[in-house]
Amino acid sequence: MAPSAPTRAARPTLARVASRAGVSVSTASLVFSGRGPVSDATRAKVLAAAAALDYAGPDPTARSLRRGRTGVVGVVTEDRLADAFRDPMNLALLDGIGEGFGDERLGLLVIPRAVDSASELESAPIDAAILLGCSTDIVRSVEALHRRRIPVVAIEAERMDGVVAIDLDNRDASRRGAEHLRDLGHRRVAIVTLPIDAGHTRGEVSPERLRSSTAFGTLERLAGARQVFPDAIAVSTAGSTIDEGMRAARTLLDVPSGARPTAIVAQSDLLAVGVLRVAEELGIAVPAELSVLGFDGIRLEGAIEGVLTTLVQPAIDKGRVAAEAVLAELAGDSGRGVELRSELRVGTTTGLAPH
Amino acid sequence: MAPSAPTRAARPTLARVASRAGVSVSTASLVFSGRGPVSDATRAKVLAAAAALDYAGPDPTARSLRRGRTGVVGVVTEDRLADAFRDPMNLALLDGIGEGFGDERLGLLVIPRAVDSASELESAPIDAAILLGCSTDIVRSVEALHRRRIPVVAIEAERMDGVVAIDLDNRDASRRGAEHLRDLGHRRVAIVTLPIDAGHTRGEVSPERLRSSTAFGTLERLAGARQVFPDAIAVSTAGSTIDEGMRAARTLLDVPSGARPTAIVAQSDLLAVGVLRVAEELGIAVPAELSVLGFDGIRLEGAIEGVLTTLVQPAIDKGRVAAEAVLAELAGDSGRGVELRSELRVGTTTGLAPH
DNA sequence: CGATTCGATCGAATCGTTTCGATGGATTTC
DNA sequence: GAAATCCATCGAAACGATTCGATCGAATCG
Repeated sequence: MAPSAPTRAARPTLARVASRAGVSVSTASLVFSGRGPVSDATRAKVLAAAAALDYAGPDPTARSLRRGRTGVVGVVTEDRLADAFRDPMNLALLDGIGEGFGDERLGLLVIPRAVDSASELESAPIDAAILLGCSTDIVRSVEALHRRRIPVVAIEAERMDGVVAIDLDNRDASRRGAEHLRDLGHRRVAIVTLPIDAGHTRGEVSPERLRSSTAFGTLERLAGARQVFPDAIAVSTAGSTIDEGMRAARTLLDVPSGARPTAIVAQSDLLAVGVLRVAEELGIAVPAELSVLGFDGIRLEGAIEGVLTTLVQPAIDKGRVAAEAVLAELAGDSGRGVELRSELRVGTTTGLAPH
Repeated sequence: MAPSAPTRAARPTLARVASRAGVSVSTASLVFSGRGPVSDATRAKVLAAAAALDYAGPDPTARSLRRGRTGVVGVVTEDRLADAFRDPMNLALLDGIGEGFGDERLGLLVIPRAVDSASELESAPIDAAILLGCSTDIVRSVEALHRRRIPVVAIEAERMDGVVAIDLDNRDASRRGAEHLRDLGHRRVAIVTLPIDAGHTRGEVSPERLRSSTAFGTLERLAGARQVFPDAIAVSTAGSTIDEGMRAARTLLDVPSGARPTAIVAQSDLLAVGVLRVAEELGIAVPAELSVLGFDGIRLEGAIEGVLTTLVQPAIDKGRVAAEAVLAELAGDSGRGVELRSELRVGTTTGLAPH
């Protein structure tokens, strides 16, 4: 009787290659890893045997087990995968990460952080992790990774032990943006925020909600704006998208013109674009009747008329720095984190307050 | 003397957990994998020991080696990572893939297909691969994967042995689009194509270049259009972006109006948007003086005025079907591939030919 | 020419699991 | 009450590589 069918076609192993080449397994290993001296003749023999057996090189899992390294870095995103990549900020970060890794052969394993369950974080074969768009509630993820002794680099997260933080001057930058509006004479200002809780709840941000929030970056930006406009009303959104910006803007702008803010601070450029769209819908002139401020400084070519006034952050640098931090961690140097600076770019969407 | 410092902090192993719990390693394994009967008392003992030692669960690499499965699927993209995710088609595919995997816990490892070197393909720890945006020159990638006995699912690639192809009716759909233009009276038609070679060369597509091309989908779409307009001039681009569409459009439209085509067939919606932008720049009225046809049917809200006439393909379905094919391959059923259908959506960018 | 060095090769241990077949006690069946 | 069944547990053999220290000629040195 034939044995039950081998599911996986018999892959050749290093042992078979070695035996066919008439050398020991260890020598054959040396040929493929290039870590020891091997005579040209032996090398040729081994390679010939490998070719004859159609051997594709050492099995990555076996190699990983032995070496203790997988060559893979996890990129943890908050949303569903495709959504995360719809955010231009995250794409810029990816660009930077690629740049930072240079020719280090590291794969990127994308891991959506499941809000409810444990997710892949607990069992993904990775050497290090970069927390990408994880604004809210990262503590659990970090704990899981720490238990596994996996170094963590977080982009714009609160400072935590054992986490290298790549930060932005969120609070200070927001304050500078708000000051720009104040200098233009604005007094009635409203804020459209990024998500402030893990549930991504929409709606007015009460002091209550503020206290229970865990979204570090969002809170920083909000605090910065409120240093200048302490009483500014804030409305939270479910994410950084044009649609979300529009939803929030409708609640703020579709009101009697006396109650309407003269300026809106949006916590991202996409949100700001949403605000601009609604203003156009409602026939509100920008910047004559309404000023709009963004954050990020992404390319918006064609999406709006004119130039968005916004805080331009060095997104690519952020990614690059994160990648460098990962490399440092893997090399044994524990990084200390970095804070990058944003610049106010004054465009055509902010102007003197009406009256 | 202390032994040379252990680089990697001593991670607890299943063996240590087992010994602390006073059970055998195999029993402890059963507790974590849930594949065998374990009494509640034993389970509790093991979990307690694990907690005490801060054990994070079985090591993924060891598990992969033993089980012969990594739980990771490679997504091979043509461009640099971030570029690949800038293409809305690829994002839609990702959406579909996520959908198709359902609650199967599979990670996605993104692998940019290095044009020159061997790339990670040869050593990435994956169970299967999906060739995503790989329009050109996939043969080498496929060979590398086959040698490793890794099942391959390719989206819109030529049919190859051992590759499950998820295809589109590219040729037929393009023909239908072209017929639409013909029925509107167009005779002078030009085509803006996706890349036709691995080098992503721009410029007029000579019969010469056509012959040496390996870009299956591109060629199919071109062939379909030329079934209706055999002599239509074609200009190739370096990728599916608005910018590339604009570059190509300038060479076609910035000419004396007698030599100008009355319709342009673009092989993607982004390219079509580029064409529309240039038409606007040059003051060419659409559709009165120029008709523009796209391909894909992505959401373009706000990017253009009116509605793009285009061939709408079921992008999410494509991703979902690809994921299902992967699952089938991993389960041992070898899939047979699928061809999906596109629909012509007539918008406001095509109209009667001038005169 | 004997002692030393060096480069190439090899054997064996190891990485941390999973899984197969065996064992032995408790329970059920006739 | 003996035979058959069953459940929980265990020991040992993989999985496929890497790496350390040992070995053994050949080349170098004085």
